[in-house]
Amino acid sequence: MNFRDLEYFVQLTEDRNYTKTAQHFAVSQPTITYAVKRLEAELGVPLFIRDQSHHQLDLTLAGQEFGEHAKAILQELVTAKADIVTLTQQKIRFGLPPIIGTYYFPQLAKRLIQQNLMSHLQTFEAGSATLQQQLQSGEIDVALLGTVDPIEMAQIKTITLAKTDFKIIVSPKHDLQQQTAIKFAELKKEPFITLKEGFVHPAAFRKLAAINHFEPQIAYTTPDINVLKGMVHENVGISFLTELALKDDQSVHTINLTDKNQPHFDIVLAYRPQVNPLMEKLIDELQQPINL
Amino acid sequence: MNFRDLEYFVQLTEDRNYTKTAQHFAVSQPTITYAVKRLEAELGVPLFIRDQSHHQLDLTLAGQEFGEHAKAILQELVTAKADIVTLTQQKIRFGLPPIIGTYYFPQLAKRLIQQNLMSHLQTFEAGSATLQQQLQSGEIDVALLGTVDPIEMAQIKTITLAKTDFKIIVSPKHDLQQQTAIKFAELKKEPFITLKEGFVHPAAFRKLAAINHFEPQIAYTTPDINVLKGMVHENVGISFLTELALKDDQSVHTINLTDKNQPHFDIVLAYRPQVNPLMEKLIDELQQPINL
DNA sequence: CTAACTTACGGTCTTCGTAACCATA
DNA sequence: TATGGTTACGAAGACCGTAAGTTAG
Repeated sequence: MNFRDLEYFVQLTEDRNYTKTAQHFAVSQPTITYAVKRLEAELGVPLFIRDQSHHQLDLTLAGQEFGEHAKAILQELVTAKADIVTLTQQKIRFGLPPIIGTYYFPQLAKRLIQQNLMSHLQTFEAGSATLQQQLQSGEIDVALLGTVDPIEMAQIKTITLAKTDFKIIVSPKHDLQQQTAIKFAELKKEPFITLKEGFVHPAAFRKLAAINHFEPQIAYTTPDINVLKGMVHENVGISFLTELALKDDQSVHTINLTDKNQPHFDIVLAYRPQVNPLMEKLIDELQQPINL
Repeated sequence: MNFRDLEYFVQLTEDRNYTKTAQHFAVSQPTITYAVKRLEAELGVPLFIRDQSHHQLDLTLAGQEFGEHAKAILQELVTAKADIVTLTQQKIRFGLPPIIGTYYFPQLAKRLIQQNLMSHLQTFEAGSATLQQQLQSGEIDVALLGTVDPIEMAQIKTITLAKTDFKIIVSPKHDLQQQTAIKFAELKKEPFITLKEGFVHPAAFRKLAAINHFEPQIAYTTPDINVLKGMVHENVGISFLTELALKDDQSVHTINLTDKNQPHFDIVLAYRPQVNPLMEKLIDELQQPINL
C-alpha cells in the first residue's frame, strides 16, 4: 500500500468527484480510478458505491471507516516529518575555550560527527570565565570549561572529565633541561613567558606564586600558545602550561612541579539540565572516555 | 512513501541487523538497504548511524523519532483493516414476512444491493406475528411487518412505510366481475377462499366480519397465494387480499371495498433502536420511497 | 450529445534479487 | 577468513498518461 493512494482517496472523499481530485493532484483521472481500485483490492471491500444512476459519489460504510483511519495515518506522517525537521534544526549553543578546543575537543569531535551531533552545535569560543557567565545567564546551553578550583554554579550541573597537571617548560638550551621535577620556589630568578588567557592559567599562576610567597618575574605575555612555545624554545624565558597543551611537543623541555597543593587544570563539562533527547545524547557522548 | 518500507524499518529498529530483518521478511538483504535509503532520502535525514566499526547498529535521534511515528502509522493501518473486517462481517437479523418479501421487498432489494447492504442481512422468513415476538425477544434486529392495527411494542421503534387496502377478488367468470366497488355485507352468500397466513389476512377478515355481523362462508384455506388466486380464477370461490399481492394481476377481477372503518394492510418497519452505523444506514434505506 | 467514470495499452519509473564489492573483527 | 552492509545491474512489476469505451441524463 502506498501513501499516495491514501492521499488520493482522502481527497476524493472530500471532493466526491474523481475528475476534481485528479485536477487537485495534477494527474490524469484514471490515476485516481486505479488508486481507489488498488485500495479496494488490498482491503477486499468496495470503498465507494458505484451507482451509475447516482450522480453523487457515495462512500460505503467501509469507505467512511477507512477514510477516518487514512486521515489519521496521513496526519501521523505529516507530524513525523515536522518533528524530524524540528529535531534536525535544533541547535545546542556550545561553549569551548581555545585551549580545550585545540588540545582536547578534536578527539571528541570525531565521535560527535559519527553520532550526527556536530551539525547541532553552535560553537561559542571564549575563555572559561566568560563561558561560565554565559552559561549562567542562559546565553549558551553547554560548555567545556577549564578550571583550577571546583565550579559551583546555581542551576548548572558540572561533571569533571579530566584532571591534568600544570608543567614548567624550558628551552632545550636552558640549564634546567636535564631536570624532570622541580619546586616552583626554585624558579624565583627565572623570567616567565605567560599566557594572556581568560581565566585558568593566570589564576593557577597566581595561586602558585601566593603559596610560595614571591612574585615571579614576567618577561612577556602572549595570547598565543605557539608564540609562547616559540619564545620558550628560543630561551627568552621559561613558562608554565597545562600538560594538555604539551602532548608530543618536542620543541620544549617539560618539567614536573613537585609542590604540594599545586593547582590542577580540570576539564569540566557544565550545562543547564534539560529534558531534551538531543542534549542528553550530547552530554552522554561528551562523557565518553578519550585518550588524552 | 511505502508502507512496506516502514515495516522493514520498524523491524530493523528492533533487530538492529539488516540480515536478520531481511530473513524476517524473506527478502534479500539489499532490499532492506534500499528501503532504508528510500526513507532517508524522503525524510532528508539519516536514520541510522553508519559506523564503520559496526559493533551495534544505532539509530539517530531522527531515527528514534521516526520509529515511533512509523509504529503508530502501521498500528493505525492494522486497526483500519481489522475495523473493516468487523464491519464487513457484521450481520443484521432481518425479519421478512412472505407476502412482503414477495410483493414489496424486491424493489427495496435493488437499492440495498447497490448500497452494499444485502450482504449484511440474515433474513428470517416468518409471519408478522412471529416476527413481532422475535423482535421483542431480541432474536432479530429489524423486521418489515404487515399489520392491521398499529403496533405498540416496548423498546421497539416502528415506522409505517405504506398503507394498502384490502380488495375482493373474483373470477372473470363470476357475476360480480363487472363491479368495481362493493360492501362486504353484500358477500354473505359467497364462498371464500382464505389465506392461511400467520397474522394479517385472518385478522383483517375477522374484523370485517365482526363489523358486518355475519360469519362468511369458508370454502377453502390455503397458505399459498398463487393457489388461492388459481382457485379464485377457476371460480371455486371469491377471496380477500391486500392490493399489494394483486399488482398487475390479470387472472382475477379486483373489486374495491366501500365499508367505512375497513381494515388496512400497513407495512411497518420495526426495529430495536441501536447506535450502529450499519443499522442506521439500513433503516434509512428501507424508508426510501419506492413505487408500489 | 455531454459528463463522469472505467478499461486498454504502452511507456517509464520503482523495486528487488543476484552478484560483486568493501570494511571490520 | 567470516560477518555484515553497500553498490551495480538487469529483470519484473507498479504506476501513470493517452485514448477508447461505457453509462446515465
